[in-house]
Amino acid sequence: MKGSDATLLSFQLLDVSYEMRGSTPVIILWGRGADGSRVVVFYGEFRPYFYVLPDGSVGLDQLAAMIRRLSRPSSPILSVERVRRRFIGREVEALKVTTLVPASVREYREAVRRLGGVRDVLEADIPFALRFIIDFNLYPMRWYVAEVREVAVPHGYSVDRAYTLSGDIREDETRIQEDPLKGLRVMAFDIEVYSKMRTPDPKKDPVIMIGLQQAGGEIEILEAEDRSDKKVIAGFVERVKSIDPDVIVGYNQNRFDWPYLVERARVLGVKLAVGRRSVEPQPGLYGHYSVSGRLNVDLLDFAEELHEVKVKTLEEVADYLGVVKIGERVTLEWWQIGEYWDDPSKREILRKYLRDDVRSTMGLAEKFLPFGAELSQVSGLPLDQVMAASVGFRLEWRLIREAAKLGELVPNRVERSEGRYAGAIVLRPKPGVHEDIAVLDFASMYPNIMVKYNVGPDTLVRPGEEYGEEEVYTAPEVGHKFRKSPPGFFKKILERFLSWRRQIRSEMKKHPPDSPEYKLLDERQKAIKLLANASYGYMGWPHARWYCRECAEAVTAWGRSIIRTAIRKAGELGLEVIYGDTDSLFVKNDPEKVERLIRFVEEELGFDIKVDKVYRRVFFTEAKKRYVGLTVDGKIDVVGFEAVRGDWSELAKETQFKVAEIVLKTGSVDEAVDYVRNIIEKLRRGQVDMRKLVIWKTLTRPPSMYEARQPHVTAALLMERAGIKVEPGAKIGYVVTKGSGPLYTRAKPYFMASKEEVDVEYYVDKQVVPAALRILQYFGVTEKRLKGGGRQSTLLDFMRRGK
DNA sequence: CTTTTCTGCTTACCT
DNA sequence: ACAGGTAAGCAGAAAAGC
Repeated sequence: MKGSDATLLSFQLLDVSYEMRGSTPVIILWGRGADGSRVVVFYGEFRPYFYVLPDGSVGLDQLAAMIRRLSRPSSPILSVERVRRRFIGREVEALKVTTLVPASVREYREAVRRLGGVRDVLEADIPFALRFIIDFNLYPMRWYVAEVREVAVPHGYSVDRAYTLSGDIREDETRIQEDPLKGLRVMAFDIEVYSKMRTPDPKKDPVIMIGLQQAGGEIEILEAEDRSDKKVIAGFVERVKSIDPDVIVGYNQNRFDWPYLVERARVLGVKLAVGRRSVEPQPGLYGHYSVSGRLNVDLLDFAEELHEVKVKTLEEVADYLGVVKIGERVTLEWWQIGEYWDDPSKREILRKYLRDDVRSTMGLAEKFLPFGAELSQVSGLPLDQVMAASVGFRLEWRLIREAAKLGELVPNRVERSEGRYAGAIVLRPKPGVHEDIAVLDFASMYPNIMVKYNVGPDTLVRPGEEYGEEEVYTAPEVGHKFRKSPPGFFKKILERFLSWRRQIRSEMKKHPPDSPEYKLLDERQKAIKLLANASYGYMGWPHARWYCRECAEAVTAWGRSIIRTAIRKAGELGLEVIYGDTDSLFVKNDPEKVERLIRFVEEELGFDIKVDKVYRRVFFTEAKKRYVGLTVDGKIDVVGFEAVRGDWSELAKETQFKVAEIVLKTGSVDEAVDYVRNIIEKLRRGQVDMRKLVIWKTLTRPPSMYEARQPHVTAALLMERAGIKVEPGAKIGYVVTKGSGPLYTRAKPYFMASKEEVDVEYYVDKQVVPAALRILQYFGVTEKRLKGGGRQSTLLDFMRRGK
């Protein structure tokens, strides 16, 4: 191979992994060249390492010698250096131990821990490939310019060009504003598996159809011949190879499609070589499947954050986002697939169904990927992992990067069982209908508290440390103290986040809101906000590396004190406070007084507060965290009530929403009562679609692990008995059937019950009536009146009566 | 012995 | 596997009523 001359390569970093060449690890940077080529950049000089924190009982050099003696030929210890670092803000001297084989780090960690004189072993659990991009300060999805030498593309790699890194690698600053997804090849796919009323088994149930689509291209369908699916899977592998996508999107493929395909391919003896290296997809971090050289993104991970959609099927999510409306597509349930396959007259419908699923998946990708790409380059996790990882881990990976830059050692994850601590204040609402109410909100209250009072594990004054009152901030109630200077780990990071976000938001103003530039910046600022807002909860998370209970406790204490002060001031101004929760205040919308309150909070307390929305009317019962508001633009906000809960039947939810809407918009209680009575009548006449009677509840553990008997657990057990796998996290949809005895004996999975079996009276008494009454009760409506006869009154009458 | 009240378990929501 | 605060239903136990 020629080309030993060093050249500059401009490429976008997509993913990172490593391979062993003999006993030497080689980092693989997967990327896209500026010319559209797909490239790999190898780097064989990077070595795994970890730190050893001494406890002081043994001299550092002596400890180093002891560690060197642990060296084994399979992965020799290459060096043990004395280094100066910081650990939770304190200067420390530590040993940096470097070895050869990444997989050996774990064993060395255990061996070193057993030595005398060792306080702890640190950073031994950072995956090697991530370690590399952290140390080289590389962020996925960003563009870099690297000094490289071209090499032959090694056997088994399907990329256009391969290089080795021979010098510097630095961010290409000319491309910071560029859309990271522009020019990337995205492929959506979905599989259909033969099944009839039971969970398919990859050992025998074939993959009958695979649908796939390259962004901008046609939807293709590969079909089995009768029940023989070997060609389908082989054909799929071929199509993936020829499309050569950078991003593969699916819906729930990490939990279903990939494991099924992997197992099925094994059974059939097909090589599932869909990656850019000849290895099959493998389970990776955070339950995600890793496809070498491609970003395998499960869009369900994004959907998990759409809290408005309760049952997160592809159909529901696509419908909610307006990608593919349910009414405009074929809908089938998973257990019908087999039937639609077997019946030649129905097979075309099955094809159409698969097309609609692939179309929906691609549509969701367009909605979700821009945010994912930004979150990836803010958190530093590759796109395929960042959405699979939970909020805590996304922030933590960014913290680890900041620590590396600051010379801070990363604390270990340790098992803790900590007691609870006090959180925020929730005011008792004033029940009833209130007119013209302004909702005031503190902007990012907790992150701002952390910045203002320099809260963090490294600035926390620990027992035995003495500081003057002037040198520290003291949290109210709990008394925890934090050094005013120097600025702590969290303060530095949060300030950077906050100023970065401010800068992006001012940049956004230069672009029209519907421009691609604006949208890109908006996704970026959302990603930054997400991480900033997670910082408080992170500190209170016992699994966090930078766990700090006192810090979290202090933040909520300051929060309580700030909102109490604001409430007191509102009182002094003669502003009636109707309700408040954590960082919000509902007050009478008296613009002049509201303005004075805002100025007080900004000037005297040093926090940002703004009018988030104004309600023309808002209704409270005695309950906290529940209200219904009518906004100035005529929208109904239901908060907390049954209407927004996923574990009530659609019928009850719809009824309650309507009741709230009628009462707030027209003030006519009678009209609302009539509405409810009408619903009950329809229900009793059997005119309500059974799907509206399904109650969905999440199974949080295996059915046998429950202490208390419950309807959804009964339903789950019935499913298991029928050969349908149910796993923790699954939403169980059930209906209540006729009969006597406790409810849990009468629950059935909705697809195993007939309409005739449904206990209509349960839905009247325990769903529709209670949901409606939750609101109407306040206006004197009784259960009897909803179910039988009664008298009339209006909201106006009621309000007059109240005065 | 029956009815009412209390408590624990459970889920899902709000900020 | 970010936090605490809160509402609410159901099952079953405990307490109260008879």
